[in-house]
Amino acid sequence: MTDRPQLALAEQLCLPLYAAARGITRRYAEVLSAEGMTYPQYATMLALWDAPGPLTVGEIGERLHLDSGTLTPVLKRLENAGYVARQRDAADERRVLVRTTPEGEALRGRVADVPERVWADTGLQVSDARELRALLDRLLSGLDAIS
Amino acid sequence: MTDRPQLALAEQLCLPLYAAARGITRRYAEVLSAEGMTYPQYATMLALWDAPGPLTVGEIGERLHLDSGTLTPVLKRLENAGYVARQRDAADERRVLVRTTPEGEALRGRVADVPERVWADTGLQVSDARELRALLDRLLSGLDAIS
DNA sequence: CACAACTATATTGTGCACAATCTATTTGCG
DNA sequence: CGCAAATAGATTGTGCACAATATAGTTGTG
Repeated sequence: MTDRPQLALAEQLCLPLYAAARGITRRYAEVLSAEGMTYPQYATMLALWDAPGPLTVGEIGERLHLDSGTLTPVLKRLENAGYVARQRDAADERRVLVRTTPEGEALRGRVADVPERVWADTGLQVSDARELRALLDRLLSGLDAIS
Repeated sequence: MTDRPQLALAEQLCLPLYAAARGITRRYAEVLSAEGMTYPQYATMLALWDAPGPLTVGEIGERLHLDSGTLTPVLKRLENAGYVARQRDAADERRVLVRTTPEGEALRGRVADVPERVWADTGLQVSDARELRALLDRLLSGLDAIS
């Protein structure tokens, strides 16, 4: 049997990735709980704030790698909270346009310092964060290329 | 207002981490579905296979960063599938010892090539995987140091 | 202009995650 | 010893994720 060090390494990569993502999400959730928000709800708002205009459900899903089965209930909660409004696209009735409300825009300012607070707590160096970001982008590209 | 590039970077790190972890978990789940397993169930088996003897629920939780609220139902499904056995520790009746069954040990061989298949598909270089692992470990250490 | 194929979103069902709480044990400590 | 504090695990309730399916709307082709 040949030695395959890359196999042992691969074995050990999925668990840290899984644990790190949940750990960061948990930290965000702790800070966001002051606004009664969850991390996926916050991520959805980030996608909307980042866009110049309204997005369809599918466009939000592309940006977050989530499908309608996940997004529909998240968007309903954001709508109930008053942060977004949903309406069918008149030009194509299959689509639903999601836009931020004035309350949603006001929220943006109240949570502007959340990422800084979370990442400062982790003690991760900016150079490490940059490197981590580059590696994750490479991994995501590889994953997207599969299907 | 001062420029703070590290803030913009931090903003952009949580989403790739979140998406990459779910993307890899989804790929594992696709491959593991042949055995009727989910990723958390597989991760739990990895922890047990890696240990020299039985583990308590809490010891599995330390290794995977999960609590009993998540692990108890996962362990029940693994027990129903015949892969693990649970028994109260006679020396301390608060604890539950979890051990692999012969079927659980047989499973180990059947899923031995799963990580290699998943990671090969991503096209990630071994050197990148090693670097990613190191950065995730640093992040996890930072997270553990908070609470 | 039918109408089949396609597309966008919603619904359903299963299985995590995790906070909060509960119960049963065990362990100090006076 | 006796009992409060601590510990281990289970339970409960909410909110994702995601596969599979359903439904409504659109488009290309003959």
